[in-house]
Amino acid sequence: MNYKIKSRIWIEVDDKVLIGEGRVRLLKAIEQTGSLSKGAKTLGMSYKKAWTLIDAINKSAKNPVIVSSIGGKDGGGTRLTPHGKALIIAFDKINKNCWKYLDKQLSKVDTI
Amino acid sequence: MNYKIKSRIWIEVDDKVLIGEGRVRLLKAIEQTGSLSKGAKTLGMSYKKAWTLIDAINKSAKNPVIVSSIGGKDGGGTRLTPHGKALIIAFDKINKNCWKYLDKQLSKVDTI
DNA sequence: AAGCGTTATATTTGTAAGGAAATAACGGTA
DNA sequence: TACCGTTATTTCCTTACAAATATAACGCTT
Repeated sequence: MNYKIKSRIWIEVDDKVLIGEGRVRLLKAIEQTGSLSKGAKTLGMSYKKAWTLIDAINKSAKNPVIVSSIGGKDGGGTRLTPHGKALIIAFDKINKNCWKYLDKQLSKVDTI
Repeated sequence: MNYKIKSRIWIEVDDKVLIGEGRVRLLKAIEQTGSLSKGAKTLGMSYKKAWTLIDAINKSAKNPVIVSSIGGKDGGGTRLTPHGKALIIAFDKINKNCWKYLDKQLSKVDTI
């Protein structure tokens, strides 16, 4: 069987998307680079798209996920809050569990 | 908490999408109406989009999911094979299980 | 042979999402 | 004060996707 089951999961707050796979990837890149523009570049994503995603996160999150600073020594930067770090860890855990669960579910099916 | 976890799952064969939520909806509509054009209409979907989806299913499936006939008494029609019916039932079951599983996973998280 | 309601397919048109680029604002540094 | 690298935001342009339209083929019915 070359059957594969795939999934996309995301968490919504008040019917607005808070976090999903793409946003987690971006947040991780920001965490590693300390900057939104650099994080976007490492993902091959335009700054505007990255900024739009971050803006959406900020508008959905009740507790701040990132803190940004403009100007200063290095021009500024964006960093994850402890809450933001916890969020991506929690999401990743659920996501990986979901993959495992779905693989198990698919393996139970024989009539495909 | 107004946190909701959502998902989209699909099954691929040889890296081509075989079945997903949208295709299942279409197949169910076809099952009920006996026709691709009528099924599309009940979903508010253009015939072309529906046909494209069915075409993709046919190109992915190793065993036929639907059988179509052109011309004849009622102009023709499209029907699900027993295999097609089993497929949507299996998919629906996995999908619902996934929803339940994810809700349970989310409820375990407190640090959001 | 003409008509009907389908499936099947190509062509055109419209729309919305994404990329590129320009600009402003900011706060350190030299 | 001028400069630098960043965040923040607008405007324009292109491109990919969706919708609408048109046309052909088919086989039964009349």
